[in-house]
Amino acid sequence: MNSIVPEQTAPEVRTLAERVFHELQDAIVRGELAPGSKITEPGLSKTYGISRGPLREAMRRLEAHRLIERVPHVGARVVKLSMKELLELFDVREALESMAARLAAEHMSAEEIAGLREVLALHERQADLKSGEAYYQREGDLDFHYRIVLGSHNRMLMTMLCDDLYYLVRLYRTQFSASGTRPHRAFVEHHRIVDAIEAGDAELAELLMRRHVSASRANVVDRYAEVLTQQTEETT
Amino acid sequence: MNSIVPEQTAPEVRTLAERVFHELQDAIVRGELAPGSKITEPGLSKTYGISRGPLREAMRRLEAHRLIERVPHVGARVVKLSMKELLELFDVREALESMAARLAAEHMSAEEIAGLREVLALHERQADLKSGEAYYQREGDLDFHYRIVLGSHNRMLMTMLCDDLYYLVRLYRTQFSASGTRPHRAFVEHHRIVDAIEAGDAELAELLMRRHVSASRANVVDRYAEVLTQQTEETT
DNA sequence: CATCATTTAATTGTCGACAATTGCCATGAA
DNA sequence: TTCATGGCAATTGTCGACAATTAAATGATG
Repeated sequence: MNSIVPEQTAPEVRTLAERVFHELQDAIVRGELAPGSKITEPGLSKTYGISRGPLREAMRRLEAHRLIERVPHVGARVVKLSMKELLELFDVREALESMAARLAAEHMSAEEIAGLREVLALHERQADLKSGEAYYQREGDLDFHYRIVLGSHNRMLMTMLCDDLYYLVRLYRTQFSASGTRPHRAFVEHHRIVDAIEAGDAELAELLMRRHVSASRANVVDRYAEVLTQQTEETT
Repeated sequence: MNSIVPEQTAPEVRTLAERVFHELQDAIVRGELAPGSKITEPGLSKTYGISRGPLREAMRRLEAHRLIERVPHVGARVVKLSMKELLELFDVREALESMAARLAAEHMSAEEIAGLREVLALHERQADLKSGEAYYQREGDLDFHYRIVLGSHNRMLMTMLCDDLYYLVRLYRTQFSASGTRPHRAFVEHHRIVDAIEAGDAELAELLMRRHVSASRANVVDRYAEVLTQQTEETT
């Protein structure tokens, strides 16, 4: 977790519930708790060595962040997005992140823009090493998007994207990650977005970010289609 | 609460925490619990006749819906948006609702569109009575926006807008409600949006909704400026 | 008189136990 | 064999009590 983003939200581990919440959040995003798997209160209570009180509070927060789903009197399961829901997520991202790019072009400071350039430079170095692809597709790409959202200077946007949606994005990033020429094209798109932001061209930044997220969504659809055809070939 | 929208979320009062959550939600939106006022667990516990356990769960849900703000070891207060935050809310609405309008133009069924027309017809009748202004500005307008969001057939959008943002909107609707020629213009805008949706023109629907929310935001800014000038005149 | 430290009261965080509801499994009948 | 029914175990919902932390009240001191 040596992310470039400078601790966008202080861990605030002042309470047991907070600590367990973050631990569970990590466990889910890392895939240790498989999507769709059932989680029980007594089980986690013993695992983390705390009583059910703060544990329930942690679970309630996970539910609010859409990482688990609870049904009264039944139990909780780790979220498992269908392809339809995953595409819904991209639509929401497209709406919010294009707005973020627009606001970023209007409000980002010179220092923040310089930070963005650094992220791009790091991506380029990683790409040169070839091994960077894995990094790029996983955490590196999100660093870029994080910076844009932070640059919007809109707290509500920041909360929605960074605290809610991005955890879901990270959870499903590995499954349908970019491939082929997509990483390179995405890299070029990132550059153009930064250019637009630096030029203060809000409308262009918004348009480019919209296309960028849309292309990312299309890539997921393609990859999904590949998986489906492979499966049908196997059965024949 | 005789809203036109057909119970978008089943009350689900199967548990104490759920019931108290909805009661508190109503109390806050109605203004019975003033924005910024502190709420204490023992106090509410006695008021609603339940123990602190389910009450804390209800409060945690209110926090997730951004209706209260909690600080560890300190307490909780009813949310009080600054003007900056209120405008941030409008930016997020503009992004999400324009996307909703676009998706609605693509996915809405004939029945759903007919329902939208009914809402507009009701608004017109209310406007004729003159007394309708108050209604229009308060709940009636949201009915329209609710329908569009539901028409997007995007569950994630529906959750974000209907379950989270719209409660905040209702909370601050009374304070900076539309005035002058704004209600009539808004009515016209609603009509054009429905026309675009019915024509299946996604791009136009998106653009019109974006302008509509933006105009609504501008109206709030104007009203706020009026209040400020009034205050300065009073002090001189 | 103002300021700072100490005490004190109130509130929040945590815990373990009990009650209510659910899902499973075995038993029996069609 | 299949389906319905009843009981049983496990899990969730709720409660009251205790510990930890904070904010306020009190008093001491420069």
